[in-house]
Amino acid sequence: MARNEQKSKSTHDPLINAGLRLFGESGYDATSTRQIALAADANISAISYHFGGKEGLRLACAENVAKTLTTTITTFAAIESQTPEEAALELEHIVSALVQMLLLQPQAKTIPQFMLREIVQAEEVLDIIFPNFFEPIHKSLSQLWVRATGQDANSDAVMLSLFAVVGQVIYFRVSREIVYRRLKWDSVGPTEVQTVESIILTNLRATLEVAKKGSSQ
Amino acid sequence: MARNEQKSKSTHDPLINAGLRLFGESGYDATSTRQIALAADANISAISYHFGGKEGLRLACAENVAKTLTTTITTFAAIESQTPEEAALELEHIVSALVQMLLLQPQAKTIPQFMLREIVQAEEVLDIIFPNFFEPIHKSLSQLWVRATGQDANSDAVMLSLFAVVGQVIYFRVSREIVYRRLKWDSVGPTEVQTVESIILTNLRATLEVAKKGSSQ
DNA sequence: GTCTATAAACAGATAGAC
DNA sequence: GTCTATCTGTTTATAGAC
Repeated sequence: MARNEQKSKSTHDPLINAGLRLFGESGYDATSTRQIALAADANISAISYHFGGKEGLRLACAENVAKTLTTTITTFAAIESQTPEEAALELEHIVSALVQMLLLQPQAKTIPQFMLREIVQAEEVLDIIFPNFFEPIHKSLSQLWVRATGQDANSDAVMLSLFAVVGQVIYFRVSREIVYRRLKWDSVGPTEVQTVESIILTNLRATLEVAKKGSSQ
Repeated sequence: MARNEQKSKSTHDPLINAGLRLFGESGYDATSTRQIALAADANISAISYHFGGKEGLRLACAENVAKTLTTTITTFAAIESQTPEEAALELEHIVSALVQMLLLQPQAKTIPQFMLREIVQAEEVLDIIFPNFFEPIHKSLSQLWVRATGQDANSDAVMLSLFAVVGQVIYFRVSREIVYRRLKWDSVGPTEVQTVESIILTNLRATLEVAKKGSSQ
């Protein structure tokens, strides 16, 4: 008579997980509520019951992403105590982790996939994810960048340079079909990802160097 | 009795133009054939008649894009005759042109918008656009890059570096909502685009420098 | 909270007149 | 080549039994 033996667990969470996965794989418009209900082993009407409709499920997915990611942010702490060299190294580590997360095991990472779809779509979901994730992440990274280069904090140049670095990573994920065709890579494993990572890290170091010189002149 | 006075011009081209615009604005799945027919001032059944269906229209749009872009490629000619300095300068010009095209007048540029959607979607359309556009463009740019840096032609490093540069530009377009929120830019005019362009060109120069040193060691 | 049944609107496609 | 009319299937949403 344990509580977890009861047959009818709420379908709330399974629906969010299925929505996250299917919206990410095929896009919001190409995914039907029937597919989601089937994948979540739930009834179609459960979507309306729990979330008020398909759009409600989308927003619930976004809130789930924001909540999940907020717990990750604590990683970027104690930035003030670092030397410029440490800050540069930490930037490299973060970029490296981003590359590994986005390019390796592309099928398993539902949250990045969902986020990338919504970034391109650029609608209400950004209002949920932006203040809870992008803004704090960008602020932390900006502090690291400032620490590493000596540039003015919160200047447009710092933020844009940061976006340029992140953009390279995002692009290799979003346009991976094109990249892999051009390079004639059949499959993408750790070796290929390592090659991409080293290019991006080289660019990061080069950009940091230029930024340092620029701020010390 | 001039020929262009006849009431019934073919709806073939208007349908492609409407498809290009609407697929680009809202995505393929979110656009209905009725919307397209309305926008093209044509009958719904004209889509089946001319293209065999909605998917046929999508491919016809892709072929139209490929055809339009092929004429642009002639710009990149006579690369072999350039000095390294000229090659680097030409790369800067091309990147600059790409920034201007993608970031300025975002609502008017239907072809880039359609292409960006299809890049993310990554299906059969790429088979049409890739060999006719991306591959020749990338080959020409690779030659410029090799000329500018002295790196090995057709090495993975050259192609990936190139993708990294292009990726920054694409990212600023695809994720412009996020970038502009972070920078608190209300609208994006020539001044803002100029700022983005200078960051990207600075990165390009820094990357070229590093690549040059790497190949001469 | 979950189910069945069904409503109401919409999708893409097509037959056939002109 | 374009039109009207309609078919067939699917979509999201909901009413109501349990």
